Amino acid sequence: MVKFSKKLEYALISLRYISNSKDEIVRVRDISEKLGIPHDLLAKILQKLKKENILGSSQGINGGYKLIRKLNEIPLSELVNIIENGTSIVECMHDEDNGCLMNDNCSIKDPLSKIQNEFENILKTKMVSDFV
Amino acid sequence: MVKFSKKLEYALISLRYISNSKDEIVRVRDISEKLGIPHDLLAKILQKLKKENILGSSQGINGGYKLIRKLNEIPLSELVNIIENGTSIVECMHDEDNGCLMNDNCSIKDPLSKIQNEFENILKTKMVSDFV
DNA sequence: ACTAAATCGGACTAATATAGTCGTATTTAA
DNA sequence: TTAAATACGACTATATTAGTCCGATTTAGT
Repeated sequence: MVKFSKKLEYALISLRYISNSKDEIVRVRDISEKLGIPHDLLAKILQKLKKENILGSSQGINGGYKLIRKLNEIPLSELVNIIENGTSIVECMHDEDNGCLMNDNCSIKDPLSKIQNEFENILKTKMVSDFV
Repeated sequence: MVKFSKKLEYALISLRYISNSKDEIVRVRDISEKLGIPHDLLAKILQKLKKENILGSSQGINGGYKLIRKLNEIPLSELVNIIENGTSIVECMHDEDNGCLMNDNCSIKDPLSKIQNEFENILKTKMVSDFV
């Protein structure tokens, strides 16, 4: 099946939430409760976004997250790459041929990689701000 | 993760194989051995393709499968719909809102459905024959 | 009529990926 | 010192995908 993960949806609506809380620091707990997302799961998602410099964080009792990049400058493809692991539609395209029986006479690889490219282009043209 | 299933790959290269054996009836066993696909798994895939009138079959000891539709008239989207269950990228788009907490104020649904459409259009324009 | 070998079809198991939880360390304002 | 927040890794649970097994039916050949 071809679909996005829950985590990506969580990331999107969380970024939206944070973006709406202009400049104020937002706690995981706030988002979790308001949007009904499991706290610990969300925490890890936001930590990833922090690591990739989409969010900034402050620790300690009054800590939380805030946006440090503009949502209209973050392509969806970037978010997908952060949250999921790459955007590749077929196995043989993201890691070194782990035992593809075909190799040279694999006729489907080329056209599939074309689809891959077109798909990635879609993701590149959409900005996270489109989802706010 | 966003990716196609092994079954879809199997279906594609099998259709290619059958297409190359012009008019001759092909047994599951042939394809299975030549392409290294598990026999029983492949059998079920071909049965599905038969049910959807992409392949024709004859039973009995000399039985097997043959193409009954032209590969250049079968869009990839059709194959995806047959093999996987639908093409939808996000949950809430293929079955009735099974408890989406957002509903009316879900801002991400619209833009995601746009991506969904663009993605489907890609799949519609690719024909299975492109993979042969 | 019997047999071998094929499709048919459903139930079952195994492997993998996704979703979610838990525990513990560290930070920091009051 | 404490309460409440992030940080982080290990763990469990659930869902999806991949693959297996078994028995039924069909059919050509002997």
